[in-house]
Parts: sequence; C-alpha cells; structure tokens
Amino acid sequence: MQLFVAKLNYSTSSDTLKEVFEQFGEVASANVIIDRETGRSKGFAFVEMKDDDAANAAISALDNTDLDGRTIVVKKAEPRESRGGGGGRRF
DNA sequence: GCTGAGCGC
Repeated sequence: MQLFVAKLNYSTSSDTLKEVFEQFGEVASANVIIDRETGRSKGFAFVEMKDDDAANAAISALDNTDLDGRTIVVKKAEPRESRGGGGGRRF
C-alpha cells in the first residue's frame, strides 16, 4: 500500500520516514519527492508498505503527528498514472 | 537562506 505523506519538514529525508514507518510494519520503500529544479524537498513524500494493515495503522498513528518538528499528514496515495503528466502514457 | 497546500519523472 502506498502512503502519501504531506507537510513534512524540508530537511526530512526518505530514510527518516522509513525509520518512522518501519515501527508499524515492513516498509517496501520510502521516497521523498525532491524538486528537480531546486534539488530540495517539495514537502511531501510517498511510503510503500508491504502490509496493508501496517499501512492503515501507520496512517492512524502518524497522521496529524509531530515529525522533525512539523505536523505531518499521512493518507493513502493516489495512483500516479491517474494524475497524468509526461511519463504516464495511457496509449 | 526563505515558504507550507497537497500526490511521485
């Protein structure tokens, strides 16, 4: 299950999120969105967890909680292909 | 070196 984490600290890294989410279950991968233009964090990230139960538990536990000094928001991530853009080509 | 809603190249 992919989790969407928003309102993170600009200094928060993928490893930090991984360690936090690993406390609730197995984290397949943690990916903090880094801006290609500035090279800095955009303020949100995506965390993929192997167990769905752990993912829901992490949402209920980490949502609206303090992380690195900032109150983060954890929700279920939407499919990247649905958003459209340059990479996702449905044809 | 900064800001602060929302969805990844």
